[in-house]
Amino acid sequence: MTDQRLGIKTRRTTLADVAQLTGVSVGTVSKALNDRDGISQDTRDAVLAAAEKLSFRPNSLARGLLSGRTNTVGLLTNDLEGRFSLPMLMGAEDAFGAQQLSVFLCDARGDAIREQHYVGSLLDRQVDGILVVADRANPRPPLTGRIPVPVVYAYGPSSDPDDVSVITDDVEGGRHGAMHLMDIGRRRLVYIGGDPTYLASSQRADGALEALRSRGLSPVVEPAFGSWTEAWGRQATLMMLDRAPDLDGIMCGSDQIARGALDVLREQGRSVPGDIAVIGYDNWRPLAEQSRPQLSTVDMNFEELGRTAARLLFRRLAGEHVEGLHVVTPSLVTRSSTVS
Amino acid sequence: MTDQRLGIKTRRTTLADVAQLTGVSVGTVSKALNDRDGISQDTRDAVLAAAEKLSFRPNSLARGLLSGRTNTVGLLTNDLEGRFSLPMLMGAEDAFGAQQLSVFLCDARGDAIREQHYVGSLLDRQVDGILVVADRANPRPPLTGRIPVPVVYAYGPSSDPDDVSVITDDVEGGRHGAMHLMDIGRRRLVYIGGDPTYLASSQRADGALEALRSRGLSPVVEPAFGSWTEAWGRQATLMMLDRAPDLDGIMCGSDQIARGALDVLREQGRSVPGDIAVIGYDNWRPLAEQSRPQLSTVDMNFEELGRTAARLLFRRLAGEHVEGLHVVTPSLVTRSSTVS
DNA sequence: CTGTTAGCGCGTTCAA
DNA sequence: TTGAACGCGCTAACAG
Repeated sequence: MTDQRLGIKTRRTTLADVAQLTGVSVGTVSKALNDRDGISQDTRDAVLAAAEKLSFRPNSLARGLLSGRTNTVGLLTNDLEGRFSLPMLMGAEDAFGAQQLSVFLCDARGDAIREQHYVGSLLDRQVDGILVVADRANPRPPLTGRIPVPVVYAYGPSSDPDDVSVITDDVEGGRHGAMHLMDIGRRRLVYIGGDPTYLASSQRADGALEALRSRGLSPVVEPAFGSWTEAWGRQATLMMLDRAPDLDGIMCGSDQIARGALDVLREQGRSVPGDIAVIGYDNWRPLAEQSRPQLSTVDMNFEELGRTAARLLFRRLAGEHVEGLHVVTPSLVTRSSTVS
Repeated sequence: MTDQRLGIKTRRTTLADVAQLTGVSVGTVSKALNDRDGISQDTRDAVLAAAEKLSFRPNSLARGLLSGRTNTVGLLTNDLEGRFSLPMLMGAEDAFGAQQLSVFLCDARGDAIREQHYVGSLLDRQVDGILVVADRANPRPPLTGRIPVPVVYAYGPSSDPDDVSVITDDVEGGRHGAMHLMDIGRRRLVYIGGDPTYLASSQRADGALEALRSRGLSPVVEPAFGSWTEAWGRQATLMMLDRAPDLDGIMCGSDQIARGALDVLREQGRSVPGDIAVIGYDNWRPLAEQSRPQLSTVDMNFEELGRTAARLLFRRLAGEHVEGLHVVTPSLVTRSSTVS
């Protein structure tokens, strides 16, 4: 495609072209190509040959106009900076892919007006359904207005419990991490959380504390919350070391925080995991795999989350009624910051 | 939208509905809504009121079928892990947004078969154009087959020079970084590059060396290439320090490499930027802003790249002929790893 | 000024 | 087994 002759508007080949070449009617061609019966083998072959020769491809606009189904969904995200929507898109594509579904991606950038605008635009384009991906686990207000297609919320659930949402279980994730540390024999644990305005922050901590309690333990220093940054991880780790010099395990609300912790520990001459084991949250590869030592962490399984959301959307598209809330369980990824 | 009554198929409101409510014909409604003339003010008002009341929105499938224009483009990427396509999408959305354009996002995952499949699917959906985003700056083979719409390649150019491509100037970026280090008085410089199979690797190094030469300098140690990882950055930095203990500046092929360098320098007791200044490449915020000290680096301006690609696509859509190769110049972001 | 008609490309009736 | 006709929702071309 080296030439740029655009004005020429090389008309796409249509059913009529195939019909003409084959010498039959468009209706017959349609039947032949769609494997409907009531067609002789001979004409079917002739049609297929002609279609092949003209490299005919059906116009899905026309098809959608007629059938009311476009095999198209909208993915409305608020997190294009981030690491949530993309694995989710991959998962959704996996689930959709087999069904020949395409995805409109719109980034609302956290702006409700923009979001509303995109919803309108998606509906104008007759999408069959909408996937809404949040940038945080906090519940969010549902899309407003009359939405004549099914909607599935992912990561951040709709605040309306009747809406269909897929979320991660942050409590379970926190529990997982704590259990792991206790399983490898750690008893003097602390928790460094992220931004306290994030629901994920408190829930992960809650899960961790609950796990400790279940084994008769409690953290040796009160959990601390700050921000999702390495700087906070460093600062909080220093503080924890100061208040509990004999601690033997640090649970972190994110991999960035854990990375800060690891750096401080190394600089303080504490061996990891020998003296102190560290666990993160996110399994954000560039960080978790590049830290020293490599970071054990909790993976929210975003692709699975995306696949689940896509499957739920399918079921709704098929007219099935589905429950409001669906949970994807995180899993533990062990690397050398907890086990050697 | 709390209910899930799907079977009911609440039919979307159409021109005919508005026409009926207003008591005029569909043609009249169409004219009124599209601001065509030949309509009395009274009927126009009545139509607008009715449309508003029924919250009518035109079906863009029907419109596209008729006009041949769908106001839709495909974004074919090979880098959804990464940090290239997303800022690019933002830029493209910015440029498109004003024109009410929507984007189909497809992730080919580096697989030519999958890519071909997606191209077909995009064309079936009658996209007006296609944006191809690579995961590396190396030239790539053009899309194959008859593509009846304009294509613009971004980041990684098409190997066919007549195709329209937007690229970053890695040579200039490398030069920028080197110039900056020399401007702050550094003379004993080394270069640590990334994966040598990436064109970006050699080009950034070339630019840096060229800048040195232009001031009568050459690196105090031969440039070294490895991978785009912190581990390589650490390893290479140790090696450089060993071979040239008195070096006073390190240029890195990526922020990850630079991050590794910073960590080693701190551990070796070298002050940054006091003893040694460090500059990265990418301006990957989570890394560059969280390192100690914060990292000066080269920003490829991906959003600008996306905007440029989108604008070029527009011009092609408008039938304009555009040159094959377009270059976006990177810019320097200074933080405290080079200036205090 | 407004209504009617034709057709965009396709799938699905019905007759033949 | 095939063809002709209709309609999906819309805009453009005419007629009135």
